[in-house]
Amino acid sequence: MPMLMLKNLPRYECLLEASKEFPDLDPSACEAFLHLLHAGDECFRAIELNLGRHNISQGRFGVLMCLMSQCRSDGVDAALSPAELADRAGVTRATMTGLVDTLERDGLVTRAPDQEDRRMMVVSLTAKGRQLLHEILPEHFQRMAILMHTLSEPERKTLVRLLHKIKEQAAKLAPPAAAHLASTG
Amino acid sequence: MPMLMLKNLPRYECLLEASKEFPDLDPSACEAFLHLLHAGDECFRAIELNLGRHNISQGRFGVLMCLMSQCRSDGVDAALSPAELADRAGVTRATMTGLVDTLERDGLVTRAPDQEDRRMMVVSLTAKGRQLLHEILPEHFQRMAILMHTLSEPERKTLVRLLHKIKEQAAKLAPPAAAHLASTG
DNA sequence: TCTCCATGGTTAGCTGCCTAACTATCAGCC
DNA sequence: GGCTGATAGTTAGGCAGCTAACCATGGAGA
Repeated sequence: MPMLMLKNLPRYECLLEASKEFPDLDPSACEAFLHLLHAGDECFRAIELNLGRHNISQGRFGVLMCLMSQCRSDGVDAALSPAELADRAGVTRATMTGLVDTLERDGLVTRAPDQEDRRMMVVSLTAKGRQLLHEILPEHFQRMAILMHTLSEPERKTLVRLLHKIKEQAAKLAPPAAAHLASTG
Repeated sequence: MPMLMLKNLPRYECLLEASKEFPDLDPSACEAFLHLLHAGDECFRAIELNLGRHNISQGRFGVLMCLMSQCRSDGVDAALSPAELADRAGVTRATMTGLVDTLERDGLVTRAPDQEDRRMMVVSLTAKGRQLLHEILPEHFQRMAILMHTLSEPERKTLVRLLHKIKEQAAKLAPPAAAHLASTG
């Protein structure tokens, strides 16, 4: 997520300086905030690097994961509609069309008309798609573990607790947009 | 950052279940990781909502902030080259061209040839751009404060400390891409 | 049965990100 | 001065996100 923030976090002294001009700026809050976004960004990149080596983006990867999760929980090779995929992925149906387009083009998913509702398509994982996931996931999870094992178990618990608090507050400031997204497009 | 993760975080039991199929998956690490990305996403959205009301994206906002920071530290209405902007913002020069295009179109920045190096343009903030920032920033910082004041000061310190650890690890897994970015494009 | 509204998937256009390529300019070396 | 390599900004094309609009289908109510 480039541009999420500037490359270098402002030094605390700069924040202090800026708070003279902008009284609403709380240096401590600003610092923590930027660190949170920065850390998220760095973690995102660490994971993305692995995906990029397999020529797949986070978005497409997410679609494949949705489809695979669906299979596993049912033990059946179930399929999902683009709308359902969009809902789970938190993007619009329009966006999902594009994602499924390229996934289908690459032979990772198939798309077929739904038998019961003529408005709908259904998307399912191909063997190739499943295979790709099995290639990707070991290192994907390893990287995740490497990153988070920087912290001890108690530290991770603390982190999750603090993050949970922030998320709750964020949900008040910005009601989940995902609820309307899959309807959009 | 849509698609960063699926809309709903998997329950811990699901992670446990998945770890049977994927031995590299550490449920605790995975949980903390996803929480971090989710929290970042939510905070991003909370801030973005305010920006959106002023018809400006995070990216364009960042450019304006770069230019304003440059002014303030010098006390002079200095300008930056697109390459310098790209470097600070962590995007490619190609991307910066587009951002500056729309900012210029909206009268928020001006672009002029550099006097000393005919290859270069210089970009500066207009009064309109500065004005927009002064309209945006109060609530921008308020939102930031609201979010981070969910935590006490000690909790924020803890959070920053933990995040710093993770970022260091991430830097090892994914060396800063920004170093090459501004050269790209 | 007909009408209206909701739903689904896609398209078009825009923005923002990337890479690769291009032209113009600059700097250093011979 | 000429040549070479580096640098700057832009363009083209692709991907991913959005909104709005569109057409087809489905469901509910009269």
